[in-house]
Amino acid sequence: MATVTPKNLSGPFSKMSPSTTPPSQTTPVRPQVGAPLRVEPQSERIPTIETVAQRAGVSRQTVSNVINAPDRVRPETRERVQEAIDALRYRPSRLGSALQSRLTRSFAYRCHINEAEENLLLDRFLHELCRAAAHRQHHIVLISPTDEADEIVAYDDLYRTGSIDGFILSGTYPGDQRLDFLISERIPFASFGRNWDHPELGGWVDIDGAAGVADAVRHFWQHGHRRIAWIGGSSTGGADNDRRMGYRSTVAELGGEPLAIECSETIEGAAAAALAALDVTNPPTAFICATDVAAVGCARAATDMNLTVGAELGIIGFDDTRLALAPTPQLSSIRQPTALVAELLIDGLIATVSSGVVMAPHMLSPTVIHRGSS
Amino acid sequence: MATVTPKNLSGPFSKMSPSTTPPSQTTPVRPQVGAPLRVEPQSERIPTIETVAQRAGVSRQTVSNVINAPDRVRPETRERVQEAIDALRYRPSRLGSALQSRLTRSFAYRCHINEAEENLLLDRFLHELCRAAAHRQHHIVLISPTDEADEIVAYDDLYRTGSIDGFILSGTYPGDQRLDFLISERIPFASFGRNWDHPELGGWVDIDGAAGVADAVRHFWQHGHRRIAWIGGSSTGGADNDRRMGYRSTVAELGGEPLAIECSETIEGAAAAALAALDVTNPPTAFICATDVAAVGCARAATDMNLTVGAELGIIGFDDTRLALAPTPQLSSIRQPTALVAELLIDGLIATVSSGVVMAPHMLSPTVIHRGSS
DNA sequence: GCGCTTGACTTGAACGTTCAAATAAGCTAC
DNA sequence: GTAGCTTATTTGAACGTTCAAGTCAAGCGC
Repeated sequence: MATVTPKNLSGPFSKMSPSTTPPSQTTPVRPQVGAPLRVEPQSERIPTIETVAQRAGVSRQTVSNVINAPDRVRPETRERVQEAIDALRYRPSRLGSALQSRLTRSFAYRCHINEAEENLLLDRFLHELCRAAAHRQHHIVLISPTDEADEIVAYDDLYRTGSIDGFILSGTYPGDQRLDFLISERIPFASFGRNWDHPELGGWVDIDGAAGVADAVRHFWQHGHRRIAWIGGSSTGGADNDRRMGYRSTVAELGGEPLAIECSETIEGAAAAALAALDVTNPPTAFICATDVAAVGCARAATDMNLTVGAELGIIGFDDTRLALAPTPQLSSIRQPTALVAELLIDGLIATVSSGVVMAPHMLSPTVIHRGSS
Repeated sequence: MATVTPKNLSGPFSKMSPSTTPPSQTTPVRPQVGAPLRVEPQSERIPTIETVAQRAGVSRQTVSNVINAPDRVRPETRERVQEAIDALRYRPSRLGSALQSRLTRSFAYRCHINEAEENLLLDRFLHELCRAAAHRQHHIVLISPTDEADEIVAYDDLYRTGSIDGFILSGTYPGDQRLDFLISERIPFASFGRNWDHPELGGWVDIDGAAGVADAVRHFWQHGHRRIAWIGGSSTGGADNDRRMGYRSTVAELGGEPLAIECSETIEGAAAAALAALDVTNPPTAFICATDVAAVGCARAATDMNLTVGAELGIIGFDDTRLALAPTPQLSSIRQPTALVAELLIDGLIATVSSGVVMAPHMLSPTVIHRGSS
């Protein structure tokens, strides 16, 4: 794209449309004189397939063929049409083709942002979801429901108004009503997070958290740690529980004694819980944490106890967010392949929409990223 | 919405559609027998206005009138049509009305997520943008371009394909090509962040960062602080500079001596810079920080120097993100009214799309939220 | 009782696209 | 030379909606 320069920046400017905020809230902006800045309506500016057809002296269908099935068009005609397309900078209307094909080529995703501290992972996932969708000519439409009932209402609305082709979910849990709803209504979906109640139904990609934690436990064990603690939230279902179970069973398998510490979902909460756990006669020598938030809390507790992170106290976090990079030394963490998850989900959902078959389940293995703390 | 129960969860299940990931990456999921879970095509399930019309024994236009102009329809007919709408759970197709009105009722927004640590604020903004849009029956479509040129290409593409009605921007800066492009192409937009080069053109809502910082400086000054330092990034344009200038001019106005410290955009970077600044004969007694990230760094430095945050060292951050709540005591911070910004932008952009007039500029005042650190 | 208005509803057309069917011209075969 | 086939292109219809124009009957004034 060539560098663009504004064409409408010269000349006098004027009073803008009236402000809707109370003046007490706003600081005045330099007043203007002249006409307000305007935009042009799309209709006068965006060429349609008919515009292109007339310019190239062919019918609309031939233009359509040049775009969608070039081999059906004679090379010289094709070239002439292509010139018209380029000259007019024509792009087919998404609305027109969506109406015709009954496919919007967009998916809805619930924005989990800003709900809890741990969602740095879902922020990354959202980013990668957009990239994966864009790569396949699809768009992501966001919804921000207030609660689960509202979310299901929003799903119903989006689907029945034909606004989207299907849904991407994340953060599923046992008893998740959203999956029940989408399955019973036979609406296309794909989920980051297994269907805990009916994993065999597919439609999901998930990370084998238990396996990742097991790797972390074995790593510490091989390096001589015999008192390896778990620290994380107290939830009894879903991903948290899966990770904790991976910890418990692996420690038991190796002949160690499991110690699972509960803490709140904040750095401070984890730090306090870790401090208490360390302030005993036979304290743990390594922590495996349900999230990076908890891991940073453990690192802070270690500093408070004058323990050297890495040498004296092992720490491995979960999710490998940028939080893990904040302390010195940087913390080891169990990384989820979110980019791969996003791609699998988008591909799977596209296939579901076109074939009607819900995607096969995929269980991916996370990777322990070793840094200074392990 | 009533509680939903799955209808298709019983009976045998089968092999799913073939996996696309290498088997080495995936852990096998319990094998299935029977038919794979399917979805139904929309076309067989979603009623159209014609379906409703036939059921109610009226024409499509009457159904349309019941929805869009009920006063044009006789009450008894209206009721009969409404019953059919309810019975079929009819919702008008967004595609149909969009094609007719040439309005998609959706806006595109660039997802800034996961690009730098400070974007907790933009995460919050995104959330509030979605809410504000949904409240006005609009949707937010996300894009994740790789760089600015790519972003402009994406804008052009979205607009020319008629996928959206306009753009919401954030994080503008002097020389921002995106604004130049949108203005020169006369494409509807509204920006969180002023048009630094031509503020009088409008189309933006921004926070008066300089005024917020000035309030913070005066607060410290009134509480006896005479050595008030600034700490933040080194950029020479845009919001960072605006805030720093607010600091400099207010300190000078009060007769103090400005001390602006540069640091990188990480907690560690800020902590190191603050430590160095404190480790001199006449150290600052208060820090005003360009971001909460920097403020948390300052708090860490204070702890390292055995200074009590609040009593011995004042700290005020910026953005009032959840980061400010992590340290003990919790940090004061300058809060931006992001929910109001989101509402003003959505309302302004809707007005721009319908009237063709770019929205008036709005400069909003931030608020210093005082907590234990000031 | 005739024309005029009003109210309630229906029909035609259009938005921009693509599928399906139709047309037209060139070519082959006998 | 014409029937049959192929290739290149055009036309008609449909997707679901709403605007604009049309119909049709009832009510009103004189």
